[in-house]
Amino acid sequence: MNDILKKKFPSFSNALLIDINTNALQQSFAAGDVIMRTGQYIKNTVLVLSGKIKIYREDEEGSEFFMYYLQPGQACAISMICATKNQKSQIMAKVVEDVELIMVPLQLMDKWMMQHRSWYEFVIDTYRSRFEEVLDVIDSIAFRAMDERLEFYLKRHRDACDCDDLKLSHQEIASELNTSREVISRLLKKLEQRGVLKMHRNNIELLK
Amino acid sequence: MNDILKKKFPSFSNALLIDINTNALQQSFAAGDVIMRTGQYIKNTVLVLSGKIKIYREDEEGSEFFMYYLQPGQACAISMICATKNQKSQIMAKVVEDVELIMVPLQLMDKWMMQHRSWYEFVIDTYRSRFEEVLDVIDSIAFRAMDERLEFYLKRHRDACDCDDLKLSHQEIASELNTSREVISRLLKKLEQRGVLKMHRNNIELLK
DNA sequence: CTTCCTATGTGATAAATGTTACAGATTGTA
DNA sequence: TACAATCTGTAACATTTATCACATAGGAAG
Repeated sequence: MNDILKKKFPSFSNALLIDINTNALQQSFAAGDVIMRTGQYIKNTVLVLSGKIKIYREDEEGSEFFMYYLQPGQACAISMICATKNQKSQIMAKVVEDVELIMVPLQLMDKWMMQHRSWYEFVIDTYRSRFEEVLDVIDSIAFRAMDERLEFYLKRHRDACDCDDLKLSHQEIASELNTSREVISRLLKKLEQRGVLKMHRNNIELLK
Repeated sequence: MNDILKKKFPSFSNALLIDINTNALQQSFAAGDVIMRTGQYIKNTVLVLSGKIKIYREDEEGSEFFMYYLQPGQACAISMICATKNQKSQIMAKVVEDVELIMVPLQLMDKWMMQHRSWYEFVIDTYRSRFEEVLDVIDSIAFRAMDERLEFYLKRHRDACDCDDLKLSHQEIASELNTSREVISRLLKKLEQRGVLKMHRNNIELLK
């Protein structure tokens, strides 16, 4: 696993890479799997080698609010934070494209902070960028109406898949924005009229 | 400043306390002061000795969305995160009760992570608790209507002042929840009818 | 007391969003 | 082909929230 790891996490020092190779486990999950649930205890910090994961916030009735993507070269900030305190997870993680993960036991996560400068910087940078991303999410729901939130949502998905064709149904979008399908259908039509996108079945083509 | 510092940050080791005393500056601000603005560069990590600070997220039109309180014994997670990367601030901090702060230069913030176990644990714990708090804020706006959001808001203010009399005007609440005064007045009346609170001028008395 | 300022109350109305109900279109599969 | 399942479109209506207009009340200051 060393070569992929080195490629996806280029900032890691050789000593750190060796430590990961000898101590951490690699694990695979298929699209659709839920690899972390709200309320579950977190025992590992998760590094993503390949594939894609979506991170959600859940409410009591089971609604799922989309927060952000987890991609190759990234780590789950929440798992890092919770791991150090042996806390329950506050989020739900769903695999959207088959993933290969590195699972780092929580004691090592902590120990390496002192031993490996590159690990420390990676962890801090992960915290920082996720915190910022979450603040942007707050912006969108606190200050924006649903039409702008939808555009923000679509743009983030384009960034994540790095393509202009989003394989999303209206119902899926509605659930992840915690609204209803009809609202999304109406707003998408308006965006189509404005020339922002073109609708197809199970597929939204972004034009701008 | 050693005694207050020790009392408010009991987890800090003696070596760390000495380092803070010899390297960090103490600074005071009066109620009403804005000590950090969106877009400003952060040069220090802030530890609160006394007083109270409110942290807001701002939008382009100048609306201020309340996120959380900063209290004695706490540190600004955002300043820590941004400081390590010399980033611009994404938040606005307003003093609501005269404060005394310890300003820790960013290089030290970083250096101490490796040198002082108690500093490291404090920083990680600050990240964790703020991240959780921000996730709760997301819950409230993503899943809840304004009436529940208002109750959540009032409870957090009670927790922060540790008393049942909240010195808040309807306009103030409306701004911090990014809605209009009329909406808040109406919802407060409903809460009063339900026996949750009692309204006075510039003062809301929580009963439950 | 009068005047002024701020805080609050409230009705009317508009706009955004949520809900219900149903129809048609597309796809997969027996 | 026939059928079931899913996706999308849309009308009608309810609810929530935003906006406007104006009234009333309390406190501060002259």
